[in-house]
Amino acid sequence: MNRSPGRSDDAAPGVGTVEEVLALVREHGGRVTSSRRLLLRALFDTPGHRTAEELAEEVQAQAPDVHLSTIYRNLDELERLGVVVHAHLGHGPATYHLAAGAHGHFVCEECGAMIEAPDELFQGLSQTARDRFDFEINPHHFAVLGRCRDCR
Amino acid sequence: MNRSPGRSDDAAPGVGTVEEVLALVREHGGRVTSSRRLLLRALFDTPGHRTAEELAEEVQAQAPDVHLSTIYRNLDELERLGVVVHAHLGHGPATYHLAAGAHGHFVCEECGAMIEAPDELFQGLSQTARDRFDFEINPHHFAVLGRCRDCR
DNA sequence: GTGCTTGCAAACGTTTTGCAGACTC
DNA sequence: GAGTCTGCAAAACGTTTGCAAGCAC
Repeated sequence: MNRSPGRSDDAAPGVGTVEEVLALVREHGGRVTSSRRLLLRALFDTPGHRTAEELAEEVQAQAPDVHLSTIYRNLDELERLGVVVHAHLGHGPATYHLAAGAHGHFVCEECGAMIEAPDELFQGLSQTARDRFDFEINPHHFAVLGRCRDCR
Repeated sequence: MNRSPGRSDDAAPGVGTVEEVLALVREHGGRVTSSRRLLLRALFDTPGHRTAEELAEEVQAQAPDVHLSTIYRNLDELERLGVVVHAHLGHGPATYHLAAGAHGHFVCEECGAMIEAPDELFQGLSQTARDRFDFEINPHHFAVLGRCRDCR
């Protein structure tokens, strides 16, 4: 396991723009490249959940030669820096979004509909897990499956 | 999506033993084969969470020719019959166990430690999701990640 | 004998990796 | 110039599928 080794402080402050993130990258010994900038622009411009493949398509609209593996490598690094997080919403590919807007997810196992769940919803569970097991939950990573209104 | 099409009633009664499950299989037009019986024995004998590969190894200890794909196909059918469920506890392979003992999971993202979470822990969240979104959660499928006592 | 089930090999979708060349600083 | 980053191809991983032979009923 140990999927977030060496990650820096959560939701690092001062990373509200593409250029601020690039400055952070530089601070950590990274280079500022055009694929990195384009990926960040895609992430900042539309704040939804997107798979690596979808992000690659957006980047490739500007720079067709950027390879999917570059997208994965850059997402990895941005995750290590605490700028991006990924979540699993179902059995398909992971989805990525800015760490700043992190939240839980309810996903219908019937139709795939997704509801963004504000963190407060998890406060009770969070408290109980802490009290009973000394366990600090992070409700963002895996979706909570179930049935939505329409599929019940 | 729609990962559980045509699944019969949850936690079907009278499937507390290998032979009872095999009777159920037969009722649904399935055949009783030795690989099926061995897989069920593995599932009933040790009630932990195991991956398809681990179950295959256990079955192969008795019948070396049983192929991993047979394990997957049988697990699939048993899941359709409501006898088995699978859960995702991390980034690796899915784990399978008997549906009768279904429960939620807390998994440490640092060390991988897993805590079985009784359903009552999710009652609050369950209620809120129903009230706010008309969403009926199934807290068993994806683990809730976080940090365990030792890794905090 | 019907038709479900199996072993095998091959494919799948997602993600990771090794490498040599290209780039940033 | 040192060291990071890239494109590409190939591999890795867990899982699914097509097929012809084999088995349960």
